[in-house]
Amino acid sequence: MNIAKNCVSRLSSYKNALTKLKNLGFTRVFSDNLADLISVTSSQVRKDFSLFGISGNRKGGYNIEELFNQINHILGKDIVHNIIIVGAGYIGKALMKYKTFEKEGIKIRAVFDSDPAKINRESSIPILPVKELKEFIQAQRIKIGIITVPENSAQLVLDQMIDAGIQGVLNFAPINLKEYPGIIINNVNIELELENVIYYTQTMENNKK
Amino acid sequence: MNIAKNCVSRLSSYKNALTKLKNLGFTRVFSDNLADLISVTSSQVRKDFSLFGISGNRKGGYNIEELFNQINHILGKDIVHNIIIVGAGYIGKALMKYKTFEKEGIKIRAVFDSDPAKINRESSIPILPVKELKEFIQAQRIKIGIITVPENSAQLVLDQMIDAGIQGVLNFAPINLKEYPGIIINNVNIELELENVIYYTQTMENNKK
DNA sequence: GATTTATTGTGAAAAAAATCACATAATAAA
DNA sequence: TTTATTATGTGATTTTTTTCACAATAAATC
Ligand SMILES: NC(=O)c1ccc[n+]([C@@H]2O[C@H](COP(=O)([O-])OP(=O)(O)OC[C@H]3O[C@@H](n4cnc5c(N)ncnc54)[C@H](O)[C@@H]3O)[C@@H](O)[C@H]2O)c1
Ligand SMILES: NC(=O)c1ccc[n+]([C@@H]2O[C@H](COP(=O)([O-])OP(=O)(O)OC[C@H]3O[C@@H](n4cnc5c(N)ncnc54)[C@H](O)[C@@H]3O)[C@@H](O)[C@H]2O)c1
Repeated sequence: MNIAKNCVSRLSSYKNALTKLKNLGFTRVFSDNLADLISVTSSQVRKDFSLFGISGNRKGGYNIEELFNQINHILGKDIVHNIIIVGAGYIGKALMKYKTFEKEGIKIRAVFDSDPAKINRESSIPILPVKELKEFIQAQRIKIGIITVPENSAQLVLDQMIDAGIQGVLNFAPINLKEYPGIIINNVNIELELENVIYYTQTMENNKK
Repeated sequence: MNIAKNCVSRLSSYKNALTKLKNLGFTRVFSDNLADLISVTSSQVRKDFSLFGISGNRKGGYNIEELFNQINHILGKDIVHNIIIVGAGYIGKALMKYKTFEKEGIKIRAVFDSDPAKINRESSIPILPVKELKEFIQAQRIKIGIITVPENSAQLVLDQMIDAGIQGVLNFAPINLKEYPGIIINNVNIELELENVIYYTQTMENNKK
């Protein structure tokens, strides 16, 4: 069964919506409600669940607690994930300081940088020299890494990560990294997303005229 | 003609690839080369161009300079875009300090925050009280805004932006903002992207077994 | 206990996106 | 000048994704 990326993203969104419903004290939810909460159709919700073998009660909707646990299990959120970041710049620091990751079972174990001035072994999340990257990844059995170095260092950093055994990467550098078999690379390209907004904003303006 | 979001994203990627080719001194490029550079097929490249009415020379490929200008025009990158950011936290600061935006014709005119301690009118990009948001947007005719406030303030900030006349928004808060007619909202959900990596990494591991 | 009502679950249908494949045209070679 | 070669441009086809539509069924009402 090959699941489309969109579908996995929607699972994350359902999970998010369920967290909110849970906090509000709800116990049951219908495909309609979830659909509204994440702006999709209710058949999309049911189709997604059906793909992952998730089922509810006809007439009764879905038990939030149960649904939440099932989705979390599918997304692998029932275990803590240890990750590392390479690049202790602005984005790297933002990620490091983001409290929600910890709550969501995402634990940043270390940040690496090539600039000696950035090293700080005493920090609650240590900032280490990138030379120690491989050793750390292997010793701590880290599987997932985030790249927040400038564009021209990103491929080098990826190669080092893969060499050390990393299997999944989230990359913030605006560059098309080389693909490796069996390795997941997902890109966050902020400038591209902003250019999308610019494009549609001007398109919409032109349509009005 | 309604253009899919993926298609616009690819345009941005082509533009990026073309910048690099230009810097390397190339003057012509084939659909095959561009395809390799952004990991798509060559017919995808030609289909995309055909959608936007971009054409090259049979046998001769595309003139890089010309192609670059055409794509930039479509993306609206032949004019400078003035934008504002609301939320001078970690992500807001990262965006503020990102030099590439300026080079790409994206000019951050001000950042707004509700925390008095963050205000700094002397900074090269001023950090202003969010109370001044509407006045600034209207006086400066700002059309595009970025939301980098916490989740629970994001809808409020969006409402204020729309009220002031903003037409396109890039939102970093992990929340499904209410849709407004004629307003473009594009979301960057970093945690969701990381969860995607986690999902596919574990799926790939399971497949190996 | 029968009947009505509401919601799921899922094949079938429709829509959207990507790929194929080849006629067409520009260039290079003979 | 003719022929061979090599890319483009796009209609047709395939694949993927989403939506439709309704039978199945659980709960509520009568
Ligand atoms: N800041 C933004 O808003 C923004 C926007 C769009 C894209 N990006 C992209 O995100 C990435 C990070 O951006 P940033 O603003 O945080 O950059 P930054 O310059 O603030 O930080 C980069 C860090 O990487 C470190 N580094 C450089 N080479 C390294 C190497 N080989 N090994 C280890 N560390 C190395 C540097 O010392 C620095 O600390 C960049 O690729 C950038 O293009 C950032
Ligand atoms: N930092 C990360 O790595 C990260 C990761 C995933 C998602 N996000 C999301 O991005 C957004 C920004 O994250 P951050 O880490 O930069 O947050 P942050 O807490 O560092 O900064 C938020 C800023 O917004 C300001 N603010 C709050 N309410 C406001 C209001 N009503 N008007 C104006 N300003 C207001 C605060 O004073 C603060 O300066 C959040 O929604 C967060 O969930 C961040």
